[in-house]
Amino acid sequence: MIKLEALRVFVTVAESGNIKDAADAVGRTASAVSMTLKQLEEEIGGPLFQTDRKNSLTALGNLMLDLGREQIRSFDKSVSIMRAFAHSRIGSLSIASVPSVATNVLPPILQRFLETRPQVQVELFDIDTAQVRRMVESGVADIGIAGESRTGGGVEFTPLFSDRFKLLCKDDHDLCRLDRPVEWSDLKAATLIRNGASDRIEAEDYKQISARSLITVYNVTSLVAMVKTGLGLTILPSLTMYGAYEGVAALDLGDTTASRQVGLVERRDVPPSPVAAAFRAFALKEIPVLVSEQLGG
Amino acid sequence: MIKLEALRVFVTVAESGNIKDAADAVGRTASAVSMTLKQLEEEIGGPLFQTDRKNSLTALGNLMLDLGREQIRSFDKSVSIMRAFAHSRIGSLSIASVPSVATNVLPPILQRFLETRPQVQVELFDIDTAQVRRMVESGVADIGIAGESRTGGGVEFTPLFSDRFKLLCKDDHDLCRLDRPVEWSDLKAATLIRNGASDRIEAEDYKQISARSLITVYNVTSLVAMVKTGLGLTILPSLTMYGAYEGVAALDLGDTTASRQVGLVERRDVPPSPVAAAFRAFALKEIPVLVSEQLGG
DNA sequence: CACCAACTTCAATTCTTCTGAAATTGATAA
DNA sequence: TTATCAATTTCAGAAGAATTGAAGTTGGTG
Repeated sequence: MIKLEALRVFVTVAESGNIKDAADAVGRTASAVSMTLKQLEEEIGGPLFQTDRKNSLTALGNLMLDLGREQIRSFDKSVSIMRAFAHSRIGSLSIASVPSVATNVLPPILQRFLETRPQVQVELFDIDTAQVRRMVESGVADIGIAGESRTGGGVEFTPLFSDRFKLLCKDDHDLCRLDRPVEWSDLKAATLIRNGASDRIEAEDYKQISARSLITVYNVTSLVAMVKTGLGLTILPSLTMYGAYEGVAALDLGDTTASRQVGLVERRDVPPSPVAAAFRAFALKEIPVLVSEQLGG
Repeated sequence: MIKLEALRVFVTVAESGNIKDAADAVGRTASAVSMTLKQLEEEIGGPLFQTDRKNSLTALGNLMLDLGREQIRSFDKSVSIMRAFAHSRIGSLSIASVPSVATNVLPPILQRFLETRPQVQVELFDIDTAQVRRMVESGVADIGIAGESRTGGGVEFTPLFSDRFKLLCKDDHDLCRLDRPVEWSDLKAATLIRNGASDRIEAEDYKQISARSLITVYNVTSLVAMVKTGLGLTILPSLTMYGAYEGVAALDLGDTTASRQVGLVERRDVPPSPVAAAFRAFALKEIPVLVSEQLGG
């Protein structure tokens, strides 16, 4: 069977014009090169050179030089694509993330991740936790970042960081003058605007307050706008409000259990692509650090 | 270094879905296949299958399956082109021939030659001996068929057959009633029309007759038309008149030395392409047989 | 015509790949 | 969960292929 390696040797000889130089170029002795050439000629079924001085090709030799070069080029390119993919330097990465992370965490993370992978194509969806889960489960997204939800179905949850809830109110609200964390009891008389995230808080006291609420808003921008107008207060994870909004204040809560776990959502039993695996490792290492700088600092 | 053979094994395994069947398909043991796969994964830098049951590929595996298939297909095709060319089943053949051979000999020869080589592209030029030589010398034609000329320059002559000259005259001419070959002396009073071929006859007697001639015609059709009109007689190689023309007669000459050598004209020092070499061998074997059937019979 | 450099040949060696047996693994059924 | 079974992997030795260095040819050159 003809080997690509034999074609490589032949092309080198054809380009050098003699066996000695070609032998040096491929790191073999002249004798090895000579034998390879002889074998190649036998397998192809005709002479490749006009004489045994290898400086001029036969018509067959010319054809083999053209075809051989092309095969070598194409093979090497394929291999380099395979390697680049295996080492996550090329490929595509589809991320589904809750908006707070997509907005406040992912930009610098992705920038650094892509610095060494300029050929990687990224898609980023910002959607809520339930939909993140769905996108990952269906394979539309390679990896998700979302709040914790009962692990099960086809997905798996790996915690990244936890994010305490805060109270959001107008910055001239009475509660701003409190010199201590806000307790649920402080909110007895307040008008609460519910939102997608705060519904996850388990505390009974909060649930009672929440039950009285008449408004639920899922979009953060709208929510903040309503708070700013004085329509009410709301409870949101710290990260969601990171960067602060004009005219509103974010106050600590006394209930230290009021927090959400944010983590990676991945498909179970389906191994990630090299890029996804690399991003997973990168995210696991870098996101907690970044978040603790942003929130803890 | 990654080998094409390893890709072949991988593709077979990916297509079989298990190592055992793939091993049978490639004629190795399962253990050899397993080791090849392991080595391939190491060299590429990532896993190709989701588990060690080889029934589902990773993203990397899918990429390698696509690229690998394409490489294998393309390599095998290249090799088969090289082999086909080496065995003269493909390629191009440019033949330059004097018209008599091109008309009377080459059609059946080429037909039989191409019967087993339907992919070979042939070009046929019919031109005179001097130009045949020139076309072969310049490399425009791979092989020539022409009368003998001093060997030298870049070309070599190999005889194929010899072709006696005949006298061509109107079929009601007095000479037709001769019951013996025509002698040069019979032509003393005749009007001779010269042509390119007859000028090569060396006999002194002929040269004297020829010297008196006032007309020279190089085109055979025109020449025959003139003879038929009764403008004069001419001397032509037998083959040129093969098949006979209406209204004219071809008479044997007494001078048995009046003949031309027809043979192959090839470039010296430049090896023929496989197709040209095959045609050369075929022509050398078949043309003399065919011509002796046509003329000698 | 002799010389020289390039190439080829040959037998021994080295490197690679393959095999068969044994161990391990993972899925399936008890 | 454990037992079972087939597939896969591992391992060491065997077989095979490629490589080497030395000796032998060949073809071109002064």
